[in-house]
Amino acid sequence: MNVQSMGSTSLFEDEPDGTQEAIMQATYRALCEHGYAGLTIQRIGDEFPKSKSLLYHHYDGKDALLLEFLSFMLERFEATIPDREHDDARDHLEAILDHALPTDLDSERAEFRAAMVELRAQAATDEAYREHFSRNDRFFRRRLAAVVRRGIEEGVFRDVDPERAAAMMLSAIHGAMQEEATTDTERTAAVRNELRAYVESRLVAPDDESEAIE
Amino acid sequence: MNVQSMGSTSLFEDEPDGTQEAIMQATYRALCEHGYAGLTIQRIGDEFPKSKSLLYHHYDGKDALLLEFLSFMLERFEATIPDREHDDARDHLEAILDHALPTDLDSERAEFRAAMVELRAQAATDEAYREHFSRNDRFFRRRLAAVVRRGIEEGVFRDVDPERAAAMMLSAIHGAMQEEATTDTERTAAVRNELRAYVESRLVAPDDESEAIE
DNA sequence: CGAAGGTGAATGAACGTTCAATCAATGGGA
DNA sequence: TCCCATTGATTGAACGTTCATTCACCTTCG
Repeated sequence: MNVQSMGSTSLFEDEPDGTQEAIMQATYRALCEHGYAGLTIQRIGDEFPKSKSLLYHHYDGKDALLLEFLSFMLERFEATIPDREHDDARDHLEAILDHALPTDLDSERAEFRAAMVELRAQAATDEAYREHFSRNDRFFRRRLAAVVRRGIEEGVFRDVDPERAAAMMLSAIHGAMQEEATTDTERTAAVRNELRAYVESRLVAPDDESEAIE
Repeated sequence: MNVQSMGSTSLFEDEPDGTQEAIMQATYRALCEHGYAGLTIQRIGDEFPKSKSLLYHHYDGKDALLLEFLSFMLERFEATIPDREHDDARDHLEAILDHALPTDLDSERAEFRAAMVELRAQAATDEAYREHFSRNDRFFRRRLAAVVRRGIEEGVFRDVDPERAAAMMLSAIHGAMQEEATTDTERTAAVRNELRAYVESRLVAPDDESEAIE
């Protein structure tokens, strides 16, 4: 799903200060190594300098811990979406797309992305997870729509429905990430390119005159 | 993911003849009711007229059973993709998109679709699952690409890269299904509409003259 | 002293799997 | 035709493992 590419090399500093953050980091590592399916308290404990029972001192249980971890990651993702530093709405949009769907991932990040796909799948049956992902999607979709709307106002984009264009792009991003995580073939680059072409042909207004669609 | 909308009311006849098929049906039901996360041999046994130990007589174990179920469903999906009955490549494409992303699902099918998203997520760590989904995606993507190619040859579509257009559409479909399964908001219809607009503005050739892109 | 941080061992439930034992159908030989 | 051996279907009751969680106990520091 959404979260990736936020820190520099790793998502965490090598020396986490608080115990809280050390637990988040341990969870992150365990998730990368074993995936959600293989994620146990034991495994998180293994990545954690202190003992595994200490986890229960800080969190009510596995569910609560994972929920906190999810919150932590989603907030981090939302906080790092490119914002405002671009003159042109089109550049801004491209930057956001690159942020959400980076094409060159080191293996750690690829593993984490796969783990996030697994994590998101839990939302199918877990109400709390669903709320988090709903909120995160809404947030990101609105950001996309805002940029499209700005592009329209500035005359660089056609007069499309910003909400719908945003929905389409977000779905393509989610789909590409899911495919990347669950199939052998590399799909991200292809989708990223076609997404670029989509922006080009559906969003970008012709040089001469902006022509309304729909 | 991909599988849905194949039978008439339910995916199975009410009276399955063989034990094999009865087990597939029981698995289907258990999956709809409890999701992949809550799927146990016990639960499958509960939906099955015979005893739970009988499952081990027919399959080597849970993994083997689920793998067989996955095969069964994916084949079923592939066999029901609309084919050839349309004169126009554009109609054909729309029919395929409707088949893969139906906008009106009864609750049973919606549950099953959610379960398939969970199932697919397992492919992130399970090699055998990954192979199945890789194959299924490739099959469906080629079908899409073939229709696009046909449209180009017939002059109804622009001269785009068929593979890339297919990749984009497939990702959007996967993303929409994933979002539908993992968030509260209804997203399928919006994506389906924007997918239609994508076909319109990126694929369909202008009336007068077909103009090359890219 | 007392509270917070921290530990290792123990507990108990859930779950996949095994197994010895029946039952049903089949078929061949006397 | 009758008998019985064979085989596959079927069952209920265990078994063993994995895993989250708890608990009694220790340490440190204000």
